[in-house]
Amino acid sequence: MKACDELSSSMEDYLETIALLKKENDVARVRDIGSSLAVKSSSVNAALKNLSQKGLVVYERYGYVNLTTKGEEVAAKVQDKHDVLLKFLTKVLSIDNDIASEDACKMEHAISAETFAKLSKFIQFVEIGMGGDNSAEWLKRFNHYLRTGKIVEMQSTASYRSKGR
Amino acid sequence: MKACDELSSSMEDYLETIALLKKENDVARVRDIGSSLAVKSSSVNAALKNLSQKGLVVYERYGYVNLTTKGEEVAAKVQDKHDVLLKFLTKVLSIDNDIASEDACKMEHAISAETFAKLSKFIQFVEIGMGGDNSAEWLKRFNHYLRTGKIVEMQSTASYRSKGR
DNA sequence: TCTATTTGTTAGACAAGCCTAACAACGTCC
DNA sequence: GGACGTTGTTAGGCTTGTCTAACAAATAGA
Repeated sequence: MKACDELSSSMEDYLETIALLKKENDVARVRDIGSSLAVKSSSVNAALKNLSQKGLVVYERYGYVNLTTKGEEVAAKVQDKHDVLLKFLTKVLSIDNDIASEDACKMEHAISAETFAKLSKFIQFVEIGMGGDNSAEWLKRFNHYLRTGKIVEMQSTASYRSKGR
Repeated sequence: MKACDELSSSMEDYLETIALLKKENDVARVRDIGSSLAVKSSSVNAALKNLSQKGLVVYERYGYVNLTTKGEEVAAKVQDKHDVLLKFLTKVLSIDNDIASEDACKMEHAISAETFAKLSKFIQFVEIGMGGDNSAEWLKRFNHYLRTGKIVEMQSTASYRSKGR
């Protein structure tokens, strides 16, 4: 139950990228991992050696890169953190996708399981609220505050404007 | 206007700690910086050399450590990020102070100016809402959702319970 | 099939940030 | 004012994660 691995951000990034490439292209190759992460193939090689020793990837010379079950779990966890952070930044804080993505990439290595769990709940709460009734009225009020700097008591107007997306 | 310094998290931590020690003790000494950050004095020395070269601290052998104006600005920025993240984690997400502090320490190096600004607005929005009227009703609803997993249409009950602090 | 291009591997260097261990300055207390 | 404990400094080493450059394997084209 306890994730006592203490993986570095870099290694988490490698796992995440491998998982992503496998999802997109069915296979992950050294070169593609490198270009995704903007590092040289030799760095990828060193990382794969590291991750193999930790039992997170399966790799043999000149072959494709694969994740072990454990590796997949770690990758999924990182991706989940990324996703929830991205949602929070874009949907709640209304941050542009580019900046939000960048920040999510860095923050995903910094948040605890606890914060991830609570933030997930928060996003669920927001998304449920956006399902039609007025329980996420506050989000609209926040966006109004963001734009104008003024707090208003927007009494649930009947006319919704599905802003953006 | 543009912060093109690209300071490492470690160096940001040093600046933040120096500012904190100065605020608490009026002076910052090598040894105290080291124990605050759980690193050895020799590491502090190396960091001070680095930060001096960058024009962020003023330090002469065997003396006290001081921040330059620029150094103070950077430290303040980091502290501001820390504070707003801590507030978000504790007040909005209801995360325990210990975990929230740890996370804030890591996240403070990961968020952009943009995210800091929006999150600050969000916290303002929440705090204004908590000032007495029911505009932060949603936060109470979220906390209810956190506890019970159920969404309710808590129609602004007159009886507030100022839960914890 | 042979050769050219692409892809992968290895060795060796380097920077950041930490450490230990030995040494130097400081301050204090008889 | 000298000896000692504390604090600061320096040298040198280690780890992580990156790079370049040279080499090796694989693949594709003619």
